[in-house]
Amino acid sequence: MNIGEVAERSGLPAKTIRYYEDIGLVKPLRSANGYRSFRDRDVHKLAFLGRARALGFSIEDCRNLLKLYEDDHRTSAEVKHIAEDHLDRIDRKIAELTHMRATLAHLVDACAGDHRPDCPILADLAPTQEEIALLNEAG
Amino acid sequence: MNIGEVAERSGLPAKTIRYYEDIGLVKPLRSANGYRSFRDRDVHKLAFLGRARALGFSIEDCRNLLKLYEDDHRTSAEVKHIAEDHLDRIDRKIAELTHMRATLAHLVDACAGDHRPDCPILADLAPTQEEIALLNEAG
DNA sequence: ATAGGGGTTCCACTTGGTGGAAGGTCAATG
DNA sequence: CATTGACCTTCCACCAAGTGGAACCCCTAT
Repeated sequence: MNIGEVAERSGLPAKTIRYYEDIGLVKPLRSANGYRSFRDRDVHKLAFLGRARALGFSIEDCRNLLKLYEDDHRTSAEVKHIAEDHLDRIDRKIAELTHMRATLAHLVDACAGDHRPDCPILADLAPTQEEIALLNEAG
Repeated sequence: MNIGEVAERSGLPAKTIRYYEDIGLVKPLRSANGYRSFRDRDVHKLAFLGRARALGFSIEDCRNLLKLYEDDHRTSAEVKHIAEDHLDRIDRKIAELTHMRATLAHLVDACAGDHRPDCPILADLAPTQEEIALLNEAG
């Protein structure tokens, strides 16, 4: 199967598939004309990768998940460990964004959004008078 | 003021400050020996940048916010617009992560995490039998 | 003079691809 | 047989937002 068809079937752009070969995630064969020749299992791996990436797993996680996927002697504990770590990372990211969101929403709410220059958003970003003193004088 | 002191006062690493000069966010003077020489306003701008970045604004947003900050003829509407766009982006990102989190938490929950190879996480990532048929046969 | 703790530049690397140029292949058409 | 168009190939550059390191300069103190 050529890359175009694989792209269509797996839902991944051809460029991405080439990139995945480049970093060793898939190893398609080559036809006599130099074209990549994908077997069914390559296509399955790519579909797997597409889903794992959609869940936000890093490429390195994907590499490890794929290895476990193909290893009959894996333990589900190994897989779960990767997933739990990723879940933690997601939770931390959500917490960070939620915190940003709260601050920002508060500021946006306080801003008139009119023709005047006065703006609580800029006021919050700008150093306060006390802070200016701290920044300017030896600290 | 030399870069080391500015780094300490603004809370930004010296490397980051040099980078910000590189991309034109600050324009410190130069001393006779070639060292960067920061004025108070440079330090204020860097403190501003640090806070804006902490709120997740992109460098381009920061550039625009800084321009408005220094423009007496700005309108708060312009500032608010940037902030609202950013808020939208944050909301979309949170939604995306929350969706990932839900799926992943469900899978982690279903995984025994023991010595056996059977794993609902991998099962979810792997193509189903029907999908294998779709992937393999002309589709 | 030499050690240290500043500072400088430049280049490479990170993540996960994406865009584009230059060119080879193949099937179908004129 | 030549050419067109849709494929495919490689390679190089670029994105965000820095970070790490090497090689080298400057200044002060001993």
